[in-house]
Amino acid sequence: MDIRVAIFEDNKLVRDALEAILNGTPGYTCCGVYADGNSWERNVKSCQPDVVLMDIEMPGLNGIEVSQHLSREFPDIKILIQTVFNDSEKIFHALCAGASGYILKNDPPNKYLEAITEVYNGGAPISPVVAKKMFSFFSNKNVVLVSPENIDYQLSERENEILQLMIAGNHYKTIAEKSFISYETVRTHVKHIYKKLHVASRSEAIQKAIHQGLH
Amino acid sequence: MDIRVAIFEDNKLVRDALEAILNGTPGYTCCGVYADGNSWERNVKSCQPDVVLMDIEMPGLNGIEVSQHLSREFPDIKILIQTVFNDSEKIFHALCAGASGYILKNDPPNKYLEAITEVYNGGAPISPVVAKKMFSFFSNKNVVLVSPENIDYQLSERENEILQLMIAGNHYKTIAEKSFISYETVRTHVKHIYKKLHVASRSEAIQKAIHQGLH
DNA sequence: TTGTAAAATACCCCAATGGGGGATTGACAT
DNA sequence: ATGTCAATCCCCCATTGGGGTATTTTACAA
Repeated sequence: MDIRVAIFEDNKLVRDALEAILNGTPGYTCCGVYADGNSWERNVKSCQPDVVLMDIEMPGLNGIEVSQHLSREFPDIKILIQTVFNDSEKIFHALCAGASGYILKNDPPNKYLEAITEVYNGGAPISPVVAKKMFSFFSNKNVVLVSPENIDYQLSERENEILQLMIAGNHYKTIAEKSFISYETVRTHVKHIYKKLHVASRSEAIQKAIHQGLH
Repeated sequence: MDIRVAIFEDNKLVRDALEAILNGTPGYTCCGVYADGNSWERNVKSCQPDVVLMDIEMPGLNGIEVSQHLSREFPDIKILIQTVFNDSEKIFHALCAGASGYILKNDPPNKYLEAITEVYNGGAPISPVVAKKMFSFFSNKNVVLVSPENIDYQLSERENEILQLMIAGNHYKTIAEKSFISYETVRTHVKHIYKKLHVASRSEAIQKAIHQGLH
């Protein structure tokens, strides 16, 4: 059974070359070639790949955005990022977008095929230079992990409204006016919000709310 | 010229085995063996390693903490993390602590030697299983990068003292007593700190200070 | 040496915030 | 019917933050 590979790549030369290599090698089938990520969902549904070879630099929806959607909608499809840019920041974003592996376009065709097989088998191929970038990217940097899962703080509807107004920077008095309730009621809601979010100040609440996507 | 390797490892059996392997292989010298990270600075200064083989699980100062200090104080020394735990969270923290490579204790001795040579030469060796963990750890997670660079906020000495006391949770009144200055002076300092940090509240200042390592 | 700039000290006023309490009303469920 | 909970409102009080102004000390440069 061949490994079905879909290619997202804006450069026609590279695209055609990859397609030729895949279809010319036993064990691999190129089931789709796309120049951009705009119709990724339809394309992926029609070609049913096991592995997606994803270029980062694409017009319209870029490779990272497509990877994000793809890994959420089709978690079984492995994503192999390939790019000429070995920019640490991009590598990092690709990581977060759900990439399973990362190779550079400089890598020779046999590396491509190896990497495709490796991700297909659940591995995480990574070019040495990318690994190096990854280590140096995180090295002695301050990185904060925010909300591995989406926590539900059980805020009531009203509390959520108030929180949004707080995030928007309104004072209690303004919030009161906009919500047609008294200043004291606003304060009561805020107290409840703080208790539910386990915070003790406006700025903490806002940060928590924003990072956890309560906005 | 041999690669000088220091070993931090709490398990005596593993420690001795590693030392024997290193000293028994041409090209490598084990210049120090330590059961914990408590005197890391003195130890590292005296043995002058090129590469530190660091265990994560150690009594007292753990491998991640030692790596943090080590990579700040001696940025030229490469850190090769080795652990039996392939816990994603730990891998991530090791990354941030300045590790240059990551191998598992299951790996055979020749992998160890290869990895040591690789980090020594500026590479980033990583066991396939660790690479896999890294990818899956970041996959579809919400990660926030805080302060890619180390900004110098130009706080004065006094301002830094006050900031530390604020981080410790003291009220202005308490800070005033501890610093032998008046309540109002504390407030003046705090105002200056906020301006320099570009924040507008205690909690924001604390978060910024902590994330940027001003503590 | 003399200015000048920055840091440290101190005080004032006032608005906004946070934490504690208590209270009422209505809806909805057990 | 009883209890719980959301939503509403009020009081008290300490702490915080922002806007000033002002004096002294220190450090550095002209």
